[in-house]
Amino acid sequence: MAIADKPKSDSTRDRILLEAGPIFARKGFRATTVREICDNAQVNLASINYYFGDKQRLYHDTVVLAREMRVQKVPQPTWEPNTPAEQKLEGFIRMVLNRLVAMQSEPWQVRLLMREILQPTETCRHLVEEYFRPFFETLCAVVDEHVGQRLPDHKRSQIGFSIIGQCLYYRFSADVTSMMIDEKQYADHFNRDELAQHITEFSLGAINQIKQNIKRQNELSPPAGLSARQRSD
Amino acid sequence: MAIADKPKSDSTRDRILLEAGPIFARKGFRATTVREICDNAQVNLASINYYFGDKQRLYHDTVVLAREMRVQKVPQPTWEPNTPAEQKLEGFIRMVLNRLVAMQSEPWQVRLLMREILQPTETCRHLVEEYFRPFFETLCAVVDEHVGQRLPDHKRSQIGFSIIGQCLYYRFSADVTSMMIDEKQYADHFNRDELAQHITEFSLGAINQIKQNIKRQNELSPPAGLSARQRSD
DNA sequence: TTTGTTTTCAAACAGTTGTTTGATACAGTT
DNA sequence: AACTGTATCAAACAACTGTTTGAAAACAAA
Repeated sequence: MAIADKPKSDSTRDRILLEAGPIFARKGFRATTVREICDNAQVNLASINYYFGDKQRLYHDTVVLAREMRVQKVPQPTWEPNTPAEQKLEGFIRMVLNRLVAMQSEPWQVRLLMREILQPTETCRHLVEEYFRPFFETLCAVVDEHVGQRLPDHKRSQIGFSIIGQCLYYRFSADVTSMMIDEKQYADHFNRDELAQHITEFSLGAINQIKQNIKRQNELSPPAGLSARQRSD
Repeated sequence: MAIADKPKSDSTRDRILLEAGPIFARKGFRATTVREICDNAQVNLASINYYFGDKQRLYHDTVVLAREMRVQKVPQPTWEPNTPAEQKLEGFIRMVLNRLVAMQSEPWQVRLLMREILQPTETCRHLVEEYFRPFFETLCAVVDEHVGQRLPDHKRSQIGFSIIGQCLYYRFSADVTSMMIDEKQYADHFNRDELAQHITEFSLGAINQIKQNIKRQNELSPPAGLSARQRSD
């Protein structure tokens, strides 16, 4: 709440920050030159070092800013006390697609955060704790609710990652995907709404199946048995 | 078949190629310097331009080599005539995890191909046609078989991407994932075998559900109707 | 050997990079 | 007026980049 709603873009410092973000996002840290940033922001070449110390510190600050802007733009959904779990799941998936994937529009903040996921710098540890973990925990809670019982931690996480993975695919592999699918099909059926619907249907089916498998397993083996799994090799 | 089984690593050209691959994979095209490659390969600085023309061409050749080595290392599975679809799906998922994800070991070829997926260069179009498309078509055929009927193209693809997405997640987000999960849990439950099992279970459940949804939809609306989908907004 | 071709090498080239410098302008305060 | 801390600027710096050059070396065929 201490964060200013929007950086005043008239100050030199903020002008640099807001110009650097999109360029870092597009070209990466290494390929971005301080000269390009300064030209676009119409500030002197020395300004970056004056305000941020060095290029690396500027990069860090743009990543932090990107996260703040993203959270503010797409907040976590809140639910009425007795919203059905199905609806919660769809709401969550929709948020992931909006916040992290952001098809079509693809703002610079999203691309920048993606870069950190792929090649974590020091900044990433900060992101994991402040951003991804609470995010993921919310999802897992929805899964718990849907399964009706608390699964073992690893199973819970595996399901969570299966859901997140389906969403993130469309960020990471966007280019390859559009090369593989007919252009019209891509525009018609791979938009946010239809994908949210598909991923929800897919995941709900999967979770139901897992629920049944657990029940069947419990019926076969004594419920006291901790791990009655038979290896297949 | 015209490809030599393994580049003879004693020739200068091949020594460069095999040293450049891992460095490009680790640091990316831009951050890799020709001097570093030449030092490691113990060849003269001018050799890269002599054999490859320029740095870009060398990069292209390493990507092509990476694909060839990867396909050779993990070939597509072949199945007996009447293998059950479940088993085919698990086999396919296992191949994806082995060929494209390659947990733990993470050879340089995999990282290099990942880079091309994320930021396609000219080389990527070649990869899509020679590598990803046949790959994906195999998967979709297995899905068809499991559903028992040919789904509409877009639905088929969506399911395919849901499966691939679950697998690729563990390549793209490996670092973040290991930051989020307890170290021991990660080692115990997020290995190739257990993940293959989980993703198969998850996806089979999902496909079954989708199959049922289609059946129910067909019972409600006349089967002659081509697209009797009702919009929800 | 001689001749011709391929390969290797040290050195230099021309361009770009992040960063520093020292001067200058501009407030606000005493 | 003089002083003070902040902000801006053009210029230069030093290091690093991919590529080229021209000569030496190695090799093969005559």
